[in-house]
Amino acid sequence: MTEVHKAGSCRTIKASCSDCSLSSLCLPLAVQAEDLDRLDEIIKQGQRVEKGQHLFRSGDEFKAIYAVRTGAIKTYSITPSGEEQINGFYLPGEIMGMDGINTNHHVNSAKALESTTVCEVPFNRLEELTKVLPGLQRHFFQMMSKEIREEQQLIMLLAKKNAEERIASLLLSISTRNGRRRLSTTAFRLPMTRVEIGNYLGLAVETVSRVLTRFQKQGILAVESKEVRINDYQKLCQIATIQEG
Amino acid sequence: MTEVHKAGSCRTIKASCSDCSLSSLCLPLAVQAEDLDRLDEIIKQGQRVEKGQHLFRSGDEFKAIYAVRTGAIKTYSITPSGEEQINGFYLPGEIMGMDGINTNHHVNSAKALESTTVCEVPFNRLEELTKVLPGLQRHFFQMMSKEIREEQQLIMLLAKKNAEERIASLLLSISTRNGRRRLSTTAFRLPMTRVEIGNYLGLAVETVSRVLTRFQKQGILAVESKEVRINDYQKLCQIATIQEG
DNA sequence: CGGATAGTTGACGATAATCAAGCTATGTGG
DNA sequence: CCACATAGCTTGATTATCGTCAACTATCCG
Repeated sequence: MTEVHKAGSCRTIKASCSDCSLSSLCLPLAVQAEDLDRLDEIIKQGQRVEKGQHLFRSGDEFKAIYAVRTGAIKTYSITPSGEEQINGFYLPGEIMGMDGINTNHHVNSAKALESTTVCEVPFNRLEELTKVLPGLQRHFFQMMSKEIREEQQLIMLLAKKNAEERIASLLLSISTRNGRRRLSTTAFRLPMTRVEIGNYLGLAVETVSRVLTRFQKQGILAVESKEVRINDYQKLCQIATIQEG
Repeated sequence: MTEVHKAGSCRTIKASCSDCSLSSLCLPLAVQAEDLDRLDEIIKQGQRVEKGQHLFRSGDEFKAIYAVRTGAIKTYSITPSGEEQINGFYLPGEIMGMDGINTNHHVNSAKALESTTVCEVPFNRLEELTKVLPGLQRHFFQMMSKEIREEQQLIMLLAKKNAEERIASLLLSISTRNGRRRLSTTAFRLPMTRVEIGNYLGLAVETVSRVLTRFQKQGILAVESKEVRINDYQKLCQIATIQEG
């Protein structure tokens, strides 16, 4: 608690979750301050994953879950016809890698979209800890159920929404998640490519591109390659949810 | 084990999971035979839900998870624009109602597609039991992670597959799940309407109808209202997975 | 500097949605 | 038990959205 690590720097490998700026979003939120040490003991902090590298691959033994510290990760699986299907983007403070509890092997692969650091939490030790720390087991259930609900949002989006609604929804999702980290909700850098956006949203790249320029022409967005500025937040919300109903 | 209940009848309210023909698919599979009694103690068996009635509604307090005994259940949520979005069909032997662990309130609603019986498992008592029965907690994680993976299948289907592939996939899914219950994999009755199929698969009713008749004309299926016979299982698999790649 | 990767834009076509009409079960009340 | 209403399903005609193909530009990186 009274360590000398610099809290601000990304470079220093953190020795304690209590120093981490993301503690209010991450696993620690389920744990009493006095139990944080026990969480610290099992967590391996500050693992680096370079852009384009895998954190794990489909088929790998399931050993740990991961908390993103900096950067961004995509998870994807391969469809029967050999294509990639992205099923999630993970930003700092978000927990990932829970697929594979079922079979003890990861079903998805996880790849860094940019240089990324993660904290690794060995699952069997976490599982033991849940038996001692009452809040943790429930929190863990909650994380999984959150995962399920987020996927249901995506299902809804894919089943019901058109291209404009899908893209508006994704932008707003990223905006909200940035807000949780006290970053700007209106100006940010997309960590993923247009191809990845299209893949995730079930759209062709060309459609993604066209919708973004359309939004730009309408004054809703200002897009400069991966930098996005939301100029008309209201309008974007409108498009994301109702569109024509 | 040596009870006098008639195993075949749907009417009799079962006093024990060990008598249930679905025990090899359901919660009991995680529990040693000698611990089954403890599971029995907390489970409320043979709750009836009539066709069209709700098992729970979005917003209801989350108290229990449910195992379908007979019949079929759909779970759905309401989109921002007020439409229904079906996100799962549950057949006998399948566990449902795990949404809502997160918030303590159900996010989805669950409605019977036909007259249905379910076993109710109070969640707080199940949670206690997981602490005593080692296999159960892991099994529970596994069920949730299975849920996640099934949703990912649906996401893939919605993002990448065309109408024919989607419908072929759904038919094969139902076929497989019937197989698990030792029912015919090639001839069965669909518990849901065409509208519900379309809703689930992100297609208009008309498209569902057209694809089914197309399959029929090609000799892949014989469809008689809700009764389906798969005549060319191979072909259907082909359509479901590759289609053109 | 040059090759590769990422992104944009236009033309065209295909797939599936929408609109409209008719048909077929299912079930209810007379 | 039949008639009628309703919900469920099918089919056709038309339209719109989005995907595909293609060419071109911008950006990144060794």
